[in-house]
Amino acid sequence: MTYQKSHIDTSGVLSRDAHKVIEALAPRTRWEIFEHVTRRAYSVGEIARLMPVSRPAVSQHLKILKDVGLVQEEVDGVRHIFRADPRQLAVLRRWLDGFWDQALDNMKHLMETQDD
Amino acid sequence: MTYQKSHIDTSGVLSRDAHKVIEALAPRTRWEIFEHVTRRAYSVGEIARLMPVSRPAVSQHLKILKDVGLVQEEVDGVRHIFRADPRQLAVLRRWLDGFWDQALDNMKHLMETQDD
DNA sequence: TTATTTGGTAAGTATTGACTTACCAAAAGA
DNA sequence: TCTTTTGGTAAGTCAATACTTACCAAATAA
Repeated sequence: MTYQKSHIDTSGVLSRDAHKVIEALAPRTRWEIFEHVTRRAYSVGEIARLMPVSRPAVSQHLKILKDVGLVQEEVDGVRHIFRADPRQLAVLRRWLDGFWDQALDNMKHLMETQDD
Repeated sequence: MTYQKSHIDTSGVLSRDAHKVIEALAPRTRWEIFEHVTRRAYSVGEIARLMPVSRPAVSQHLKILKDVGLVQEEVDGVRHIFRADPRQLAVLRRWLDGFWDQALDNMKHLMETQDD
């Protein structure tokens, strides 16, 4: 333990990784694609047929989701099957957990000022 | 209990709220502003002096963060003090929690396919 | 082999939105 | 009172990016 006080990795790797996840999920259609892929495995065309966007758009979004590790691809012949990978979401959760410690003082203040 | 199977609120209010939070945190400077405000309470000018953006930009970002409930404002004379409100982050956490249940099947499949 | 399904990639467009400067208002200090 | 500090708002600009269509390649079906 070389660190002085904080055992929390603010402004560090965790924060950057968490932000990458958030950036990837921000556009609405990408968010919806991710929600679909969370429920079950889908091919690209299947998702495109469920949504009001073109197949290339879906393909591009899935590539981005895959790049940040939110989604995993399995090639089965010509069909490319995508499913959600919850492990990157765990990064987001760890970031949130670390946050509560940091934000305790503020929270206390908010609770005093106005309840609910 | 009128629902058939899912006690989880997918595609519902929770998902929409969680997405709003994510949209608000996606731009990098807004993310950094939020991180500052998490550590302690700041006035608008203080934050602007810490960052390579103008004061109006900071003000606009804080307005958005306030609109989604991520930040709370306290007016003290001419100074407007902002601090993080962790309660909206709790929404994000609840969404994540609900997610794990949904994603269990995928996760199992991923674990079988490749152990990390 | 030829046709069909599937999907990634390129290129171009158009819209969103993050930023700037300019301005105004209100509170505090001289 | 006049000046200074503080910050919200308006308007305009510019860059990022989410879309489209067109094209091509690979695998399956006929």
